[in-house]
Amino acid sequence: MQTSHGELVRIGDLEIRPQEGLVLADGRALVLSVREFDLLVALARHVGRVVSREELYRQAWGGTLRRGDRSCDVYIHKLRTKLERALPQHHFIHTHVGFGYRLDPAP
Amino acid sequence: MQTSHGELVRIGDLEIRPQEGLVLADGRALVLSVREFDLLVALARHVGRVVSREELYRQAWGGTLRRGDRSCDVYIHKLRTKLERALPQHHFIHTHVGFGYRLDPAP
DNA sequence: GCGGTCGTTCACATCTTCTTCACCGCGCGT
DNA sequence: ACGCGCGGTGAAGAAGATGTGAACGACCGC
Repeated sequence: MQTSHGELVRIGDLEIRPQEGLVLADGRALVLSVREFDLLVALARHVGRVVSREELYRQAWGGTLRRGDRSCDVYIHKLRTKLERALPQHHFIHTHVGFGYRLDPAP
Repeated sequence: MQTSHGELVRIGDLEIRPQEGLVLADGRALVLSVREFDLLVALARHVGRVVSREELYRQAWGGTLRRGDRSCDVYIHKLRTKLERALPQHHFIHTHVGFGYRLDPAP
């Protein structure tokens, strides 16, 4: 997936360290499960762009998203909840109905 | 990070990304439904030229426009509304009575 | 075994979208 | 003035997409 050296992704007040499995929200560490983290990284790799569920599933789960599988939606929800609780003023994950999701620090 | 955004169409302050289903108006993301987006793309493929409803329907819906079907008009209206709200100073979609619609960034 | 977390799946709630209908005003020809 | 074709616009209903809480089993460390 990524480099082995100190990559650091910044998105608004979010700081993601893919190789460490660590996310800092405004400096405070977020507790994410593996799936949640992988999903966030998948989104983060395309900041500002719309990413389809298929693509997200491929990157965070591996393999192909089966028709009717809602795992992706469920985890988007879990992620949203945690991000929102950490940074209530932001809305990071935007839904584009029929297309997918977009990570963006701006409203 | 991935950088190949694929195709990217620019029309005035509009930036259309066909592969993503994303439109940026002056940098800000627009929220369009699938139909709205497809219609915009169909118009954008012929910027500055008049496109008939039949052609628009073929490209955005697929199949042939049935006599009496107003879907196209309705969605032109929805698109106009959203574009206008995003960029109030512009008038992108122009009606050519009896012929069709024309997308043009100029007033 | 016990108590935790985690990932998946289900069921239901809610929100969007799409289509279609109705009605409006406008311009045109008679 | 009248009727007619055309496009603009709002709204209703059904279909579809997404949000959300809960149940379940797998797994793991103790």
